[in-house]
Amino acid sequence: MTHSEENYLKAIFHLSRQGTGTISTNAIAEQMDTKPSSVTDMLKRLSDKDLVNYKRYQGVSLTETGRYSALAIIRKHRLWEVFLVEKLDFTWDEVHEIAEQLEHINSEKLIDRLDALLGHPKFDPHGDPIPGKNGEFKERDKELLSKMPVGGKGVCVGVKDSSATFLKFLDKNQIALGQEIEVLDKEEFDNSMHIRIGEEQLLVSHQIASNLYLKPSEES
Amino acid sequence: MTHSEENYLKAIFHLSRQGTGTISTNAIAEQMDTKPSSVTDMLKRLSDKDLVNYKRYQGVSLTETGRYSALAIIRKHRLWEVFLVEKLDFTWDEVHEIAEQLEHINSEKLIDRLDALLGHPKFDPHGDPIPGKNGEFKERDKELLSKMPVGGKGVCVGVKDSSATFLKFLDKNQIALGQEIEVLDKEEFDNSMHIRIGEEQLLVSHQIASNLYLKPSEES
DNA sequence: ACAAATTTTTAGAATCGCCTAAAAATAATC
DNA sequence: GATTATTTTTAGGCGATTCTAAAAATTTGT
Ligand SMILES: [Mn+2]
Ligand SMILES: [Mn+2]
Ligand SMILES: [Mn+2]
Ligand SMILES: [Mn+2]
Repeated sequence: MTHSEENYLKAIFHLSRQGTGTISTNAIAEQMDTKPSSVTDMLKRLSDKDLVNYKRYQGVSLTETGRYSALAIIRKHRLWEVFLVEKLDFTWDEVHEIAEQLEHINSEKLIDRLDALLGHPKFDPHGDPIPGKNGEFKERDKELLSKMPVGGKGVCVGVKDSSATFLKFLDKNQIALGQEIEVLDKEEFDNSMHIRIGEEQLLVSHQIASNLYLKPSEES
Repeated sequence: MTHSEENYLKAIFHLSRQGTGTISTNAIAEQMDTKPSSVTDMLKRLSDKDLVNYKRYQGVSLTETGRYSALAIIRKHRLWEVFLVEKLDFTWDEVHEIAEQLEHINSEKLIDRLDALLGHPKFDPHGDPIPGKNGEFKERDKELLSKMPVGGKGVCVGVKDSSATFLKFLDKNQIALGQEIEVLDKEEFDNSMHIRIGEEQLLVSHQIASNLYLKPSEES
């Protein structure tokens, strides 16, 4: 498989996991910052290789092999991200671009050994789950901060948007995975939220709140 | 720069370091297992980018930038080889192919951090020197086993042929970097050599002897 | 120095991945 | 249900990289 094919599979996989049903050509084009006609070309190629189910005008979905391949690439991407943070002291906002390259390195043995070196991590630096060798993975129990009620508490376990700008903003405000966060109040006007992060207080916009995942604490 | 361009630069660099003067189209084609016409095409492209000095029918050589780029790739290749052996327990016969992929990963920060993680190694698992950040590197003081006199002693510091078959042969006969080797006798008939490796004795063909580098011991 | 052998380049074509512009199919609107 | 609007595909083309076959330049051998 070529790098490009792998990138398409990954994009289709990610689009599948939000918004049900079949994936549109335009959605893929937007996700990959390319033109719809290029997507159509590639879908034909992927279909020829039985990596996607594609009939023209009918949208596309991954076949079993396609899904398996996508998961293998995502596994590599996330393991490399862990490696970069844990072993090479990169910050979580720096790793994605490098992992975009490293995810295409082709060696089963390499990735298994890397997995072992890192202690078989279950989540990457952004809180996303790392699929196992056989493609199995479970999403963590989590909820968007924006959906938490006033008075709700939880531990930060992931980000939805993992762009560098968002991650740097979080760093600046001491928000990191593992931090406890409590919803103190919610502004009706714009849905911004007053939250407590450890000892600090902060007012965050709805957009921010809807990109932060918490593991809600048990409410006894 | 594309992967292909990088591979050509590397090939030209390696050819330059053995056999003086300018490099022929055919030599590159053979080294890269491709056709001479493809080489000509690429030489034009590399020439347009000022990475090589090329005039048709006149052979080719690297420009200053071309040489610098080649050394950067070789630096990456060899650092990754060290990483694979030191951190992921690969054997020296397994690392080259994976490094052929990893050498194209593009991130200065990554390679600097990797270099630091490994303790700034000076040589790769095959005894080849690792160029520094600025392309500086010095070949180690070494001599082919085949050129050593009877009675000569030395420590194995590198291999010329680093193919998996040769490396596995060496493993099988307990020959590794750091091993002391002594030339006990030489057969006039085929130039094969009786050598001592640690406690063991072995008869090696001329071909083997001419692919093993020793650092000769001081003869006081 | 001339003919033959070898090396190197050109010409032309294929594949991959992308693009633009136009056509076709589908979805939305009145 | 006919007309728009949108989505998707096709047609045709471009750059990169490779190939085969043929032509051109260089080298070798007598
Ligand atoms: Mn990422
Ligand atoms: Mn991630
Ligand atoms: Mn190597
Ligand atoms: Mn090596």
